[in-house]
Amino acid sequence: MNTFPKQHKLCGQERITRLYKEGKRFTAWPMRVTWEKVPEGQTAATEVLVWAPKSLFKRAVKRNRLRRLMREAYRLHQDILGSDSDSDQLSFLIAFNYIDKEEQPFATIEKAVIKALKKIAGTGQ
RNA sequence: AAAGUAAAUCGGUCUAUCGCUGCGGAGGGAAAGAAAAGCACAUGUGCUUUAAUCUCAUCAGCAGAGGAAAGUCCGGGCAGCACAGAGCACCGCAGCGGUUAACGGCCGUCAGGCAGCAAUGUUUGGUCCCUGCUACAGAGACGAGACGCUAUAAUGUACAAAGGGACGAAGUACAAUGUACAAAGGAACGGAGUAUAAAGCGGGUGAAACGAGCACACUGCGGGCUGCAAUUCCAAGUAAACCGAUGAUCGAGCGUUGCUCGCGCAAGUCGGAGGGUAGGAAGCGAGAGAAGGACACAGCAAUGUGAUGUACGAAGGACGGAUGUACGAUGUACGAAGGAAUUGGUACUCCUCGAGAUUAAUGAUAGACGCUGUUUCGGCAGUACAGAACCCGGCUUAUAGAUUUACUUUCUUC
RNA sequence: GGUGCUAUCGUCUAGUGGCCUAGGACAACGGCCUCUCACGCCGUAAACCCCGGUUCGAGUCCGGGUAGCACUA
Repeated sequence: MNTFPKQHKLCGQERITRLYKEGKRFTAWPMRVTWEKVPEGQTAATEVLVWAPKSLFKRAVKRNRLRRLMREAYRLHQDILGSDSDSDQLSFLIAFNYIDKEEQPFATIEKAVIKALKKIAGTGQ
């Protein structure tokens, strides 16, 4: 099932700071992706962070919509990283930052998320 | 019918698939200890059950952004800190009356300016006693009347100058006196467009000319400060800071007298206590110090909740010529219970409404409908402004489109 | 989320309601100087964030909007 409960959300000031400081980074237009592999042995779920900057989108309505689109795209295609039933699956911390100045439709964002997840899955293994 | 003005209301709906947050419920699971009950035996242990706690790849169910949630411009609640009372300073408000928990809001109304044919909109409005300000122009800018002219004791400056100690010369300092100017004074005199003792009137300058306007001045009223990232609690942990013990032997640090001893401090070691930050919880929403309505209710009594109520009518009423307008004491009717005041605990009905997240949910995709415009009647285009963050009352700003009521102007028909 | 502040030539800034037709420095442009450049000298152009109000008069005072900055765990 493609769910996205609260446990899969990346929280905590220290962990977010560490991810942006030490994580690997690439661009999948219209987003920038920062990610990090969780060390072996810690059997935590993959956690994801999503945001759109206030400096590019002044109105809260647009920021909310972009955030929801990105989150929905990840929810539909999180199978690429491996299903939950796998016992020896790999876990990641991932952050999606929207960087384009225009509001893109869902299809564009969905394609970009698929491309990014495939890249992470390929590099992680 | 068209155009306009004001007030009020609404501001999308449905289906399919997948998903998020909260709530209580059902079901399953978990480990250790505590409580109650029961059973067994050596009065303590073991076992079982109950409710409670925690949890879930479970199950259906219910609820889930706004009229402005925005700006943070006012006011209040709530929280912490400060605080005897009064005054000063500082800040805010300002026709008049009313309304309110409170307000800079709202309602009614008066006067002036501006826009409009009008309905109407918009904007300004305490006072000048004290302290000050009013550039340029103008005789004069807030206690001021120029200007001309005349006489004069004394004063200052400039120029001229008799004189100016020794035997003499030059003539310095100084200087009677005279002239001019300045400032001061106004006893007498003169003129100004008219008039004339002055005041006043008129012309000119100027936004404003003894008339005033303004605020930094005065008067009245109000204001303690900071804000939910306030504030409170929980578990874990301990810092060069705090407390207690120790600080032995040789040498060694600082202070107490230059030295020694002694005393104190201090390093180190052990123990205790203990924040802040990060994490979690409360505050936080089925509310009653803050939603609306119905008309009854609860209790042992006093009584309490509801009700600071609703309707009628009305003295008064800023203003106004008057009728009378916003509001409205007393009164009448309806209204559960009660009837001076105080007090302990308990109780506080029904209906409607019902977000409570926290790296921050309220969504995504596909289709259908509705509304507006256009149309070749198949379609095509558009469907706004915008997202809760402790909660309320206002204001301001942004808004596609739609509806209702009242009024104004113009036209047409009867 | 809450609180406070700022906006003047291209840049940095000055500016008691009237002497503001808004001053200064650097930069820009034109000329002079030089064999040429620089330095130097002379000159020119260039701004009160936007919309209303108060006042005889507003860059300044008041209200609303826009943009930017800082503080606060």
